[in-house]
Amino acid sequence: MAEFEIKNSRGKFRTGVLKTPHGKIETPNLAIVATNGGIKLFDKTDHRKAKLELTISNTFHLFVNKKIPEIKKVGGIHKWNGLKNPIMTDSGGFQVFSLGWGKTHGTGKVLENEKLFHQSKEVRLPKFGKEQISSLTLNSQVKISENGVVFEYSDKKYELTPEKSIRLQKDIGADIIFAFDECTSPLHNHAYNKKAVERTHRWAVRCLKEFKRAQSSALNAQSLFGIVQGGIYRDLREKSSKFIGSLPFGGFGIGGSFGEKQMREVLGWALSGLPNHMPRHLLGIGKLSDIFIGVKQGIDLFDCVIPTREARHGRIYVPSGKIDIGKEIFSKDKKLIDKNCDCWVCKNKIKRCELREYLKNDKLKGQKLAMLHNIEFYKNLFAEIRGSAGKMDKLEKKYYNYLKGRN
RNA sequence: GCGCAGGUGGCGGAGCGGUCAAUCGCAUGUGACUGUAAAUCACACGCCCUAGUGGCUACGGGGGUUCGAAUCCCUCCCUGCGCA
Repeated sequence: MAEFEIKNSRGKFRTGVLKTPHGKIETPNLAIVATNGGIKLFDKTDHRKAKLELTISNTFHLFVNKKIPEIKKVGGIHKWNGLKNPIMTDSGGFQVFSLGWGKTHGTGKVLENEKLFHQSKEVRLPKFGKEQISSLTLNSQVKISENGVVFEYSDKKYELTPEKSIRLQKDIGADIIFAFDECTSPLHNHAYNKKAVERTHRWAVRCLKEFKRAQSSALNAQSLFGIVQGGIYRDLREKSSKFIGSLPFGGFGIGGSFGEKQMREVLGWALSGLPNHMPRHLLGIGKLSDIFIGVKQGIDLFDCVIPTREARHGRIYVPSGKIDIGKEIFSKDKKLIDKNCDCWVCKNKIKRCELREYLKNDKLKGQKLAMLHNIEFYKNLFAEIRGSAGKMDKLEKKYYNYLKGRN
């Protein structure tokens, strides 16, 4: 099991080191998303250039893409993808939401404007009329039952149960794996969340049982993290935190949905029952404003698609704010993307106008460069956060535009 | 000079009598992206405004036919290819 050592703390903020079979992770830190094993579009050389500290891959996608037998055969994901950094795998629990209620509700996991919604039987419906609701059709691709989840994906059916997810994650062999849970929609009401969180708790027990059963010696070092759910509801979050926190997991994830404005208090509830000395991972969160809230609440790990996805979409991160490099004003901008940045792109003096040009006319190359830069931006941000020892005001000034939701 | 083929919004390129301010693509603009349905998506893109089944000006210029023309006819100008 991954050993976690807290080095410094200040209030709830802490820095630490998480030891894994593939090296130490300095915390707080963020896992770059590598769904299918590697970062989208990256080849071996790109991965090397990125100097990754931690990545997270996805059990569901590796499963449906039939990669797991290959991975198992060669002896685990590190041998299969050639990465040297610690790797986590998500259990597939997020796809229960993103391919299910996420599609039905047409929303992501973090809801922007809480006030637009009111309570109803199962979901908190948008206030602007029932016509809209009828469009909440049955285009969900998942069926959730006590036993597990059946996904209808590319015209085929795939089943994940807690046991199956754990078995697959053992086959994949990442350093840190997650319990199979149900991520609910931010539009789900208390009643639905109660039902879901209780089921997730039963699944957590089943995951642990399967994890302990026939643990192969080679994979003994794998660490299983449990996941706290409960939506935006205080009683559910606290109960979930207490229950999941009482189980012998190697660490804990905070999952599920939030309203943008409730991040701080929901996190407080979700962390309230967890043992302090264990690592806490805030699943899927990665806006700077949320990261700052998270580390102040005592989150050690994050993962998020933002650095890579937004890079591919032409949004480049620099301390003064995001820049949409595709905009015409950058066509003549001969400045470096960020003169203080240590990424491969900036070190090779690739200018903003050049990056823009690649993104327009040599898209793949441009997207790779943009990703290299954004990954470095996040790596550097977390290094600064660790270096701050919890005194965040300087950083909050530096990243003012992000924290004020500007740009 | 003759013979073809053409001239449409910032560009490319549809439309070939009415439902056309004009399909579509590009460019541009604005916005989105939070355990990757995302190398993506949405909206705008002639001018005016009280922003609408609103007004105005428009498919090289001019004239004509018609209830009605980007679409048909005449004429002029321009471009490409072929022939002299």
